[in-house]
Amino acid sequence: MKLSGTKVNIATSGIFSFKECLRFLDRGYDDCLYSIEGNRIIKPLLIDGHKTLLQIKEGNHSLEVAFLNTEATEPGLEQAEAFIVEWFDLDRELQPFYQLLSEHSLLPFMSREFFGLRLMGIPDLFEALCWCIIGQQINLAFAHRLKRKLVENYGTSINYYSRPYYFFPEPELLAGLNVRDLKALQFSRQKAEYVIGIAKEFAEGSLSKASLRNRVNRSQMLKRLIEIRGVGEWTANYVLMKSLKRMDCIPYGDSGLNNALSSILGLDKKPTRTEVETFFEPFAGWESYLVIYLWRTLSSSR
DNA sequence: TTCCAGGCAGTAG
DNA sequence: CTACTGCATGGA
Repeated sequence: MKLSGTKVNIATSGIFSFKECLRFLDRGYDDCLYSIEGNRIIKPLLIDGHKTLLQIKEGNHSLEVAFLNTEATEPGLEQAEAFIVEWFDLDRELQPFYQLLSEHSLLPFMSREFFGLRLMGIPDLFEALCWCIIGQQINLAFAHRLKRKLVENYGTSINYYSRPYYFFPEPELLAGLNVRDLKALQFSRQKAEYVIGIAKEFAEGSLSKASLRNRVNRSQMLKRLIEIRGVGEWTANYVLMKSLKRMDCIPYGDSGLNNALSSILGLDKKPTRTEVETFFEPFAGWESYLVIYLWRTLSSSR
């Protein structure tokens, strides 16, 4: 890491494409928790409780990160770097995964067409869980609209050039809401109950990223997550993949995953669970990345 | 009109 | 154990 004023450069060695990552972030859903302006990303991030706006641009085999709205301290820059490394999964060496793609009968196209795509994470576990609840069983466009309403009503924000940038709401705040507050935002009664219940667990300290990470293996982590009302197998796997960056997760039942597999395998209906398991078998230890690359086949330009 | 979206819990048999 | 149902909304 190089420090210079309010900037930091993060090296991106190996299989990495800023364009592919940017393309994922800007795939047409109007996310309210970051903004894409040309070739740069603007991401609000709380650093030691301080509202910070990060600007991320592509550098020379690196990401150039700048603080837009505030003076950067050295610990602040280190926290910003840690967040971005996690967000873009920069510590991962993808060569073994690309080797598996190249050995597969149907998938070598992925390493060419999606070269450098990373598993873009959701480092905040509370945000990841809420996002899953919101996204369950509705189309993604509507899910993004619901998330925006939640964030704009209950999150804090910071203004920069007279435009607001939002932070995801704190669990302590959402824990105090009534179901009708969220129903007013077009949440279903169940989704409102689930989000408030999860917020309470975080607010009380009975659930945290650290406590989940302390579990000895994947099945213990899944077990803890599925105890939560509103969290099933799909959500638990999605969260382990996107927030804890586990590499061995398959969100069974995911409609996008089913559609991608049906298309690639030429099935006329959705694959059975056994068919999914069989397809993923050669990718042991890289299941999460295969999921990301299968989802990538669903978006327009190939 | 009906069906289905990046599911899940509750209930009945 | 499996099968079925309601949930909110909107686009196909």
